[in-house]
Amino acid sequence: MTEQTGQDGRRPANDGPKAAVRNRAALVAAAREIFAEHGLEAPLSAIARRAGVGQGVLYRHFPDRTAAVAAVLEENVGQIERAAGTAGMSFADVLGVLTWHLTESSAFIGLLHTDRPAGRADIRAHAVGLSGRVERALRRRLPDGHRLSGAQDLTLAVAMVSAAVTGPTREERERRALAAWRLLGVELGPVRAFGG
Amino acid sequence: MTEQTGQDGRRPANDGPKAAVRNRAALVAAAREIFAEHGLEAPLSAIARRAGVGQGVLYRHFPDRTAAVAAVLEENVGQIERAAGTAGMSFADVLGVLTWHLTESSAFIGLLHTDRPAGRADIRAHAVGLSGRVERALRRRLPDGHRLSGAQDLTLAVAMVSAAVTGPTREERERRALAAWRLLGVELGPVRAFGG
Amino acid sequence: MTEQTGQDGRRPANDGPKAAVRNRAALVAAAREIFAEHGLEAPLSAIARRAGVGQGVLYRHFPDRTAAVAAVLEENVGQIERAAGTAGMSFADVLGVLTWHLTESSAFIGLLHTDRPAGRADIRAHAVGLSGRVERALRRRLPDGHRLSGAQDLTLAVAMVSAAVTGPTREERERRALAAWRLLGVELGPVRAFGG
Amino acid sequence: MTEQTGQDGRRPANDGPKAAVRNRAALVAAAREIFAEHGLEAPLSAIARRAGVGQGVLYRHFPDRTAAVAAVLEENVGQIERAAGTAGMSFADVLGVLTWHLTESSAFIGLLHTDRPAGRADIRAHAVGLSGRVERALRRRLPDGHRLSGAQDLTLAVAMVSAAVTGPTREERERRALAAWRLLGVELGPVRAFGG
DNA sequence: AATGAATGAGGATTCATTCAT
DNA sequence: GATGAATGAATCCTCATTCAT
Repeated sequence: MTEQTGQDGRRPANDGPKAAVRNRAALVAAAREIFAEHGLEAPLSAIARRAGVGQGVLYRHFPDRTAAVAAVLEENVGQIERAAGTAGMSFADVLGVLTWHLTESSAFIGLLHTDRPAGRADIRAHAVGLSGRVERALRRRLPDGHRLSGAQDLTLAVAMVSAAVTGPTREERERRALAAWRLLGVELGPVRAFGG
Repeated sequence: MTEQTGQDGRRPANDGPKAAVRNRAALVAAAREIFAEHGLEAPLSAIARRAGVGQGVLYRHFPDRTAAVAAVLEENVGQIERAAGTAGMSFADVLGVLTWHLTESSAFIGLLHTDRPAGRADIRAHAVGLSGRVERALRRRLPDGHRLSGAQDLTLAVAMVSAAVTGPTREERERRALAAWRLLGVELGPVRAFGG
Repeated sequence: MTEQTGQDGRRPANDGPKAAVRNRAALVAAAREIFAEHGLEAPLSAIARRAGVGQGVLYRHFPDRTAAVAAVLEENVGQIERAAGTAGMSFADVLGVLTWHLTESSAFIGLLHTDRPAGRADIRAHAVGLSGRVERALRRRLPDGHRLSGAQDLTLAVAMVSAAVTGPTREERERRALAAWRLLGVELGPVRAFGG
Repeated sequence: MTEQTGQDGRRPANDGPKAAVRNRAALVAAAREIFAEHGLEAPLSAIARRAGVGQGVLYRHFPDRTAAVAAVLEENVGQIERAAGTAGMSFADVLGVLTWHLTESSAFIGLLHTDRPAGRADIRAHAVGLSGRVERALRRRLPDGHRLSGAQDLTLAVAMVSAAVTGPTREERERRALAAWRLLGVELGPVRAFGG
C-alpha cells in the first residue's frame, strides 16, 4: 500500500475537470508523435511526459496500450471514412487522404501490417477491424472494373503501399508512396488531410 | 537445436573449438526461429535457451542483438545471391527464392522495412546494406525493359510484397505473396529455398 | 527494450554459481523475517534488499510471491513432519514443535488462515496443501479417543491456537499459545524447534 | 448503495446536509462490503465507487483508512454492547450476536487479530480499544465460575473462534464457528444480528 | 457539499549484459 | 570455451491523496 505524501506539500495546479478534455487531446497528440517516432512499443511513460501529464492520467484515459493506439488510429480512419462519404470525392481523392495518413504516421502504417506473427494480439485484433473499415470506405468509391476490384486486392494494395512509405522525411515518404501506387497502376488524387 | 546439455548434473564436456562451430550454427538456427515467432525484439535469452547453450555463448558469438539479426539475414541474402549467380536461373526463379524467404521468416520481412522511424538504428543500417545486396542480385537477372527497371522500382516492389506477406500459416503467406506480385504485374517462378 | 549499461562500468563482485546456494538460503531467511515483520503482502523488493541481492536474483529463485511464501512454509512444515516421524515423540511433543513455529513466525500463522475471502488465491491453494500435511503429521501421534479426534477438530484447533498467538514478543506469544491450548484442554510438550 | 449519480449528464443536485447523512451511511455500508470481500487493504476508491459517491466525499467523512475501518467496526461492536445491555440476554445469546458478526464480515474478524506484527499500527491501536469493549460487553453476561472466567480467557476465546471462521459461504463459516465454540466447551445461543 | 481528474511515489517484473568458476 | 547466476535499470501499473470547479 502506498500512503505517499508530497515531500514538500506543494503540488502542481489542479485545473479540475476542465483539464480532462484538454488532457485527452494532448495525450492523443503525444501518442501519435511518440508512436510515429519510436514505434508502437514505445514506453507509455514517454507519452505522458510529452503530453505534460502524470502517468495516472494516461491510464485513466487509456487503460492499456491498445486503447492508446486505438485512439490514434480511430482519428485517421475516421477521416478516411468521412472523405469517402463526402460528395464529389473520387477514388483517387480518397486514396490521397489515405496516403496522407500513411506518410504522416508510422503507427498508421503498422495498422496495415496485421496478423504478423509477432506483436500484441489485442492490437492486431483491433487493427483488423480498422483495416476493414478502411477497405469499405475505399470500396465505396472504387469504379466498377477497376484493376483492384478483386476481393482482397484493395486491402492488399494498401498494405503494399504502406510498406513503401518509409524514409526520413515526409517528402521522401510521399515520393515513395506515389511511386508505389504507380507500380500498382493507380493514379493518385491530391495527397492531403481531410477535415479535423 | 543441439543437445549438448549434460544429461546428468555434470557440466557438458568442453569439446573445444569443435563445439564452437556447432554452437554458432545452433544459435543462428535458434535465432531464426525465435525472431520468426516473436519478432526482432524477442528476448535474447530465449535464443540461448532454444539453442541449448548458456547466455555467455550467445554473447561470445554475437556481441549484440544486431549481430544476431545480421547472422540470420546474412544466410537469407546469401542464398538469394547464390541463386542469382547460378546459371539458368531466370528473374522469376530468383524472385521465387526471395519470396520463399519472405514467407518463411518475418525477420526477413523486417529487413525490407528499412528506415522506418521506429526501430534500432544499428539494425536498420545493417538492413540497408543487405537490402542493397538483394537489389543487386535481382537486377542481375532483370530483363531489359522490364516494368520494374526503374532506379528504385525493384527495391520498392520487394518491400511492397513483403508487406503483403502476412497470415498465420505459411500457405496463407505464400498465397498473399503471389497475389501481391500479380498486382505488380510480375509472374513468379517456383517458390522455394535455394542451396543450404 | 532495456539496453542499459552500468554508468561507471564498475559492477559488484560476481561470485559465480557458488553464490546461488548461498543466495537462496539468504533469500529464504530474509523472506521469513520480512514476512514475519510486515506480513505476507510485504514488498518483495524488501526481501531482496535484506538478503543483499538484486531483484533479479529473487525472481530467479522464486518466480512469484507464492513461491517465496511456499519456500518459507515448506521448511516449517518439514520440521513438523520430521518431528512426527521421529521415534519417541508424543502428540504433545509434536504440538510443541508446531507451536514453536507458530510463535516464531506470523507468516506461518497466516498459513492456517486459509480460504479467507481476501487474499491471494494461489497462496491459499498452496496453504491448503500444507495445512493438510500438518494435519496428517499431527494425527500420526494423536492418541485414540483424544478430544480432538473428530474429522476436522485437529485442523480447527491448530487454526484457533494460531489466532491466539499474537503479541509483540516471542515470550508473550508463547504465553498465549499455551493458554490457548489449555482452553482446548490440551497439555503441551516442550515448545521448541526441531532439527535444522 | 445509493443512487445519487445524476441519470443524465447533469451533476447531481446538491441536497445539502441531508445528503451528507445519506452519503455517510452509504459509505459505511459500502466499506463493510468491500472490506468483507477484499480485505482491509482494498482500494479506498472501490468504496467510494460502490457507495456511488466521489472520492472526495469519502475523504470528507473518513480522513484515512483507519477512520473508515473504525466506522464499520464501531457498528458491529455497538450491536454487541447493546445486546449485552439488553434485559434477558444470556451469555450464550450475546455470543450468538458476536458470532453473527464474525461470520458476516472478515473485516470484523481482523479486529480480533490485534497486535499481529504485520498490519497498520493505527488500525491495530483502534482495534485494541474495540476488542476491549467487546470483552467488557461479554463479561457483563458471563456467569461466575464459567470456564472462560480467567483474566484473558474471554478475549482469547473470541480470537480463537474468529480464526476458525473461514470458508467461502456464510453457512460454512457459521458451521465452523459453532464447531470452534464447541471445542472450547461453549454452547451458543442463536446466531443472529441484533438491532439496527 | 460533491465531483472526479490529476499527481506521482512505490512496488512488480523483465531483460541486456557481465563475469567467477 | 562454456555455464548460468547476478546485477540493476527501465518499464508497467496501481492507488492514496489533493483540489479546481
